[in-house]
Amino acid sequence: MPELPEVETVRRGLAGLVTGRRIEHVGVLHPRPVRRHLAGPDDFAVTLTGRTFAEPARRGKYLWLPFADGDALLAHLGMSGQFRLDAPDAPLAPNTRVLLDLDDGTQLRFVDQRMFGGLSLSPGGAALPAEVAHIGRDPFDPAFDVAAVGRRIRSRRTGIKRALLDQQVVSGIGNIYADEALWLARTHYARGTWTLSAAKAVEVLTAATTVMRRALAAGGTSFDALYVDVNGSSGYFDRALAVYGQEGRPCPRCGTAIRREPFMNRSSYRCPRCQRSPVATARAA
DNA sequence: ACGAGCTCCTGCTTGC
DNA sequence: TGCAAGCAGGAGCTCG
Repeated sequence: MPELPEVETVRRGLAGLVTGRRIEHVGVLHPRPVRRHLAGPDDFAVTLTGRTFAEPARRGKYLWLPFADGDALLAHLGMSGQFRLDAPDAPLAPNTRVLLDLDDGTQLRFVDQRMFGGLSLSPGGAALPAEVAHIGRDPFDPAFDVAAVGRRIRSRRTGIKRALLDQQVVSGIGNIYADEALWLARTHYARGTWTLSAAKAVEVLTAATTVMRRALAAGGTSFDALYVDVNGSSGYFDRALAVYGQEGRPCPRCGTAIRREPFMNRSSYRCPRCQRSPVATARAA
């Protein structure tokens, strides 16, 4: 599942491959991934053709490929989105949704099994697409203010994991890195945000930054074929996960068996010893 | 305004 | 064996 480190890995891959390239032809194989382009798939194809890519940018899990004319191709990988660069005559991977033929004879392909992600044209979005402006800065942003975000978290009446997953508070963190960060900071997912000290709030955010920086260095996390970089390679960070997906395995810190618990209709993984149930728990968290 | 829950999607895994 | 339910979950949306 692509979170910030995976999206940044993809961005870096695209930067070296599409920057300066002109789109010669666009093929939309499935309408859903371009659903946010309200004028429809045909218009999407026509309006992109002839444009030239500048260097790809990212905030949180959003990725966009600016055009030299000031617009941008906005992309979100959702749960299973991938960008692949292939020869036009290479066999299509399953679930290939959009094809962009580039002027150097390569073909940029958007592949997405579950189609939670998608592509759209963002008018004037080269610097920061309007569709992205509502989310908070991510921890890799030079202007990220950890103390200010910590204050905002403490002002809430919710559980810490919900706050970490709220992209308007801090972007880029998904279920995997939320669990890893909370383990690193020895904090239970349901701990009430208002009960955190200023230092603890910063500690949790710093932990999230740390685990994502490590994951980025490893080329991202992958459990299966759903996340790959532009060359089709998986990352290696799954070998370094302390708790996520590790139910029954020993906590790397104390050896206690990791527990999986239902949370937000999904799963949370924690060490029952390092991350004790909080005295103050957010209601329904 | 804020917090919480629902929904969209496909394909692999699990259970009867 | 076959079918259905369970599970994976980002983010826009609705509702209280």
